[in-house]
Amino acid sequence: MTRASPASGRPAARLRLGSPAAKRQRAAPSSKRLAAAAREQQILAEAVRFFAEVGFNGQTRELAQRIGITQPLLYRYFPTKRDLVERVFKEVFLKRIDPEWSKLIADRTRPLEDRLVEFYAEYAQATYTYEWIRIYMFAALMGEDLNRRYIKIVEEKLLKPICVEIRHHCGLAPGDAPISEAELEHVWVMHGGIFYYAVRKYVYHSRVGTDFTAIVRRAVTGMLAGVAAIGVTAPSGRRGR
Amino acid sequence: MTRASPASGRPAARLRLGSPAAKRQRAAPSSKRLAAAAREQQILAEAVRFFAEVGFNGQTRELAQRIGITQPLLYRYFPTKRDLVERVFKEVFLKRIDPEWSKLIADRTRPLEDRLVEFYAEYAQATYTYEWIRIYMFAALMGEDLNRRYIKIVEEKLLKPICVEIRHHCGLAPGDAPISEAELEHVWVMHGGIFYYAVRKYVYHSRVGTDFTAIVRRAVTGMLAGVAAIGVTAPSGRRGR
DNA sequence: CCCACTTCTTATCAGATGATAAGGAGGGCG
DNA sequence: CGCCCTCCTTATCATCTGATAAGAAGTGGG
Repeated sequence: MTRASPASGRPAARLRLGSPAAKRQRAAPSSKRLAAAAREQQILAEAVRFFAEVGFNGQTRELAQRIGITQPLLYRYFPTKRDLVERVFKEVFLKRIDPEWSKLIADRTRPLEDRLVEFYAEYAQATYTYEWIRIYMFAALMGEDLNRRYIKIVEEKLLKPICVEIRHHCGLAPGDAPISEAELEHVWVMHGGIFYYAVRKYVYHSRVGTDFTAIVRRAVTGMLAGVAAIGVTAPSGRRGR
Repeated sequence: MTRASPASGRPAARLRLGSPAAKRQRAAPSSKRLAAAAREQQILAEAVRFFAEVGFNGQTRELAQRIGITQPLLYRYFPTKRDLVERVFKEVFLKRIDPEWSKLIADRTRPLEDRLVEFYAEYAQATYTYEWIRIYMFAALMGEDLNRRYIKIVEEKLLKPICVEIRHHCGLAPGDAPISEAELEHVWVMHGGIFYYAVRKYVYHSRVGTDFTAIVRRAVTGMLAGVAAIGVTAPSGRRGR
């Protein structure tokens, strides 16, 4: 009695839909028979939520159940599970770095601190969500290349521009010298510290501070003060130790 | 032809051990017949490495192959896979917070900056390893309770003591007022920023700065300067925004 | 009302995977 | 030397799980 016995199968799967009891999952009643495009979007949207929650080892049957469809229907829209997963990646990661952010960072008509605080407010709104953070971490642990590419973009389009502004902020000539490792790492610590707020919230499910803007402001202030106090521009690798 | 055909099975599995070719995995030749305790330790050690690498959905057969033993032998030492996983958790997380660290943090005969730099050097040595960081993140994403407990300990034994030292450092009376959310979050940003260095290194496999001590020193300096510049002690929740 | 097209379900497969049972093999002790 | 205890392997199970095939069911045009 390994597989389900052929004819005696479960008693009317569809009855369960109408029955008031016996719906363990939030299986949306889901108006049957959607247009193809709509169904595809529905699957994708729920897949993002599902994989964010349980990871990419989550099973297609459970995903289908959540959507309120049968598991084989997934394969009508996505040839393989891997295809679906990749669409999820794109859905999440292709929220590309907004070019407006680079402009905001470089807008020297405003104090750098204000720019950075506003930038992080917007950046957080775009990426510090349950789905984004968790999919990001799952993908990273899987060794997905998308992560490394994303990191590179963050460095080039956000962190290095911030370093440039810091030089300006400190009264240094913009200089053509490339951003040093020390400068970049200093900004990474701030960036990572702010990111880690989201990790604590969505990955650890830990209680976190309520006033995110205030946290960011202190982090930015500290970072700028640190630069002023220690000076990271000089490529003198040796400092402590 | 579903399962392997009974008698015609794979041609001499043991021959593969001796054969120079056809050993895809680093299957240690592994002197056969270890004492029970030794074998258990060997399995546990390799399990830590294995699960850190591929996550806890990694398969028992592959783990066994890496050790150079057969898969059923695992079950002689660990009744279920879950048991093995839990032992791995303990192996990793029971590297408890060293009480010496709290002492180090509170040693007011030395400048706070030096204490914190030294603390992070030691803390990093204990926990910023490939295995620890990845197992920690995998466990967190799985929703393991161990994480939350660990976070709590970090807050109580490390971060809050740091907050107390910061008050002292700023010339404030130690006060009996509990550490405010703002104070704690400010330290969390530094702590998270430093932790994130390890995440970039071991989870993202990203290139990171070489001089960790220097990075920590700048982060600490910035954090302290930030406190001085903005003052986090007052429970005035509204700051920016 | 019925045909044709699209959407969705039922039944099922084949390989993967955690786990178990039964017996072989090394090696020390009487 | 052979018994026996412990360690380890082979063979196999039962279930899970990604994927496919065949046909049922809804829907709109003529």
